Amino acid sequence: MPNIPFDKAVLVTCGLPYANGKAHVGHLRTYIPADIYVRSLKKNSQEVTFVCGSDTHGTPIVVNAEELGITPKELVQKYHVHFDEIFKKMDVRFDAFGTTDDETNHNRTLDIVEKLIDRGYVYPKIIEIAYCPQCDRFLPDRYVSGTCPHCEEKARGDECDQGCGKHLEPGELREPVCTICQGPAEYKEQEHFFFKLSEFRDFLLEHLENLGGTLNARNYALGWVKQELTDWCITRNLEWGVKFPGHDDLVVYVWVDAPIGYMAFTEEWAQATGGDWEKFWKGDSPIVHFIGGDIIYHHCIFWPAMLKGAGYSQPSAVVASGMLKIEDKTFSKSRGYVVWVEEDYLDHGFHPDLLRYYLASYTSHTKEVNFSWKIFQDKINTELVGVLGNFLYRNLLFAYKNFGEIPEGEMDPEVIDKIVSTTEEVIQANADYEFKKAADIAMSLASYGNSYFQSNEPWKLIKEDKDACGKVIKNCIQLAKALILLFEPMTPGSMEVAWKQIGMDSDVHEETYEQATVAVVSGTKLEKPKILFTKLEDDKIQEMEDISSKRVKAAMAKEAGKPEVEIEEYKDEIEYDDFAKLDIRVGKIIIAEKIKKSKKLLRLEVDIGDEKPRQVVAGLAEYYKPEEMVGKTVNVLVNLKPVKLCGVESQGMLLAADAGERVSLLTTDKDMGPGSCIR
RNA sequence: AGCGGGGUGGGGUAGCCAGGAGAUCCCGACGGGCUCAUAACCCGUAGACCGAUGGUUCGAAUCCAUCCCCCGCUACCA
Repeated sequence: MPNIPFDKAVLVTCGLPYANGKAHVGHLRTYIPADIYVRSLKKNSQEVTFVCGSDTHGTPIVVNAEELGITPKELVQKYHVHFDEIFKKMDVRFDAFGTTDDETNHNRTLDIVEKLIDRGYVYPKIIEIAYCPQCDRFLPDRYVSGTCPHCEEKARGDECDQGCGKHLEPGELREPVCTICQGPAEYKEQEHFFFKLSEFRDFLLEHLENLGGTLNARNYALGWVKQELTDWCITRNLEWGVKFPGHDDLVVYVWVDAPIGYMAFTEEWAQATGGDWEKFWKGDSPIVHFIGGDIIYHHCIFWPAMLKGAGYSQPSAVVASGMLKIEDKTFSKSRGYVVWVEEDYLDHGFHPDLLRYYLASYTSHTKEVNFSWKIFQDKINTELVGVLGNFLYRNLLFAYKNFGEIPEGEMDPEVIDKIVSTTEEVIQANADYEFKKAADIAMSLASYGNSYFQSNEPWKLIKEDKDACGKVIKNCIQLAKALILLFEPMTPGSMEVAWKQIGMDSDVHEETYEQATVAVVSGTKLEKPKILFTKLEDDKIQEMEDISSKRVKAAMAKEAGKPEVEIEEYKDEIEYDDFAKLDIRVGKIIIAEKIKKSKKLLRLEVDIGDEKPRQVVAGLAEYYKPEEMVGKTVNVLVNLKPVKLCGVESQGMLLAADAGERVSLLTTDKDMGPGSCIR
């Protein structure tokens, strides 16, 4: 794939936000780098079209709308407007932002599905679909749970998520239960339609070999294709969505019409601007998809196969971003580890540029990024304020006070060289999707500016040799000009202001990197500069951390407060003798360690009063760390027949209260010596 | 278990594919300087035997083998 610049116009897309909830910082992890990429390409005189839109279909939206007592359309509209506003406020500027419920997308989806049918890539098959008589609804994917036929564990409709991890075909799950009303579900035979994904294996292997973008996307997809490809069921029993041709009771699966949105939004852009959408989707102009790391499968396998099958061009690159952590904890709305863009960030008066800079410069694009208010404060204060902001301000204020205009002076060749090499490196880094690298390189020019200013001591020169001082300042203003251009993709709002401060009256967003070495004009009047980036005070950061921790506590309380798990049915009545058969004793844990190769198992040695401690294997690794178990007093069922688990013999069983997500070891109320019996 | 990604000074990173002299850069710590600037900026110092072990090599963070640990694929995720 040609690089910097592409030799043709390029289409950049972002993974579609699902119109079923608010925007959080995790979303921005994909959209902001994409916007930076697009702005950087434009600065490099590259013709770019940047499209996105809301993903509006699928069962979760239907269910959520029902709960709220509104129509799916109303729900979707609400969040569509929300995301549109958020993106504008964060200065993520799409050339088109539509919805997958737009007529354009319905039409394009039908076009593609019909082409796939015509070409023999779609076939019908009777399958058994779970159906809930109470809800009067078919239960796709996650909306049915039951027992895994392979391992007997509790499992979801499409996958045995807690047990063996196997993918489940519709109808395989035993004892299906509706996850919406918790009532029993039944199976009904239904005709559904499948896409012959398996026929695209060779195509995909070749396609992926040539796919640009980040390595994480390609490697992940190759791993899948090399294993096996099963045909995809592309229809669902729903009212809401794109109707499957000739079957009014079916809609196409949301993952069919969602990526087609990329095409539809390109068409909408073309209609609005007179542009040409076919050069991307039928021609060879490159298409670059920015997505979150969780939807690589769809973009690298299903989507190109569909496009190939229907006779359209395939993407040139897939750029998959790493996931986000909040305060070093895995992102989780229900556990409170979430930062909402609007209420937690913008509404507190933070400038969008700060978050843009943080997300772009924290770590490489494919790695996990940790959002922490403390680190946020640190990066902003030391880098944006201390290095870049301070250089621009000290320099422009000095120029304003002492000259009132851009002074006369020769350009220092070293300064020009530095600008040229930095610009080239930034362009290359952005083209490689290395946004942190680009940020660091750009920041190093600001650092160079500070050194240049410092070592030339213009504050001394101004008293001794005003001309020499003028030369230094003019060079510094040249550096400022280059910096503004280099930082515009990352911090567009602030750089727009800075551009005015150096006396430029053009639109900085439309300027190219070539302007960086075009000499600033001596005699240009300068206004008194204002500070661009102000320090984030400790109080403010503390306030934000308090909000976060309150939310986490509230979430924990909520989780603990409600019984959470369904109350299990009472077991049959027993005689005392039955109970007496159980030999339960107090024990003290002496050694605890994880069993390698196992996720859940711990190997324990428990003192139960005998000479030698007993070895017990417990499935508690997900709830307790080995070190926190050592020394605990526990209850052990000691006459259970020994069994080998993962090759380690277990001579007993620890008793614990089990509420699904939460598990608690049983201990004794008073300090009891090991060996005491429990009755 | 399998597949994929990763383990580099206190934290975060570069280098690894195409092995070579003192292992990069940022933050933090310490010392100094300067005072135009938002207690900012500049200069300097300390700190890692590059996850473990073994191997290939004149030479390995870089290549090979084995092992350990973390993360993702399995959630409300972009």
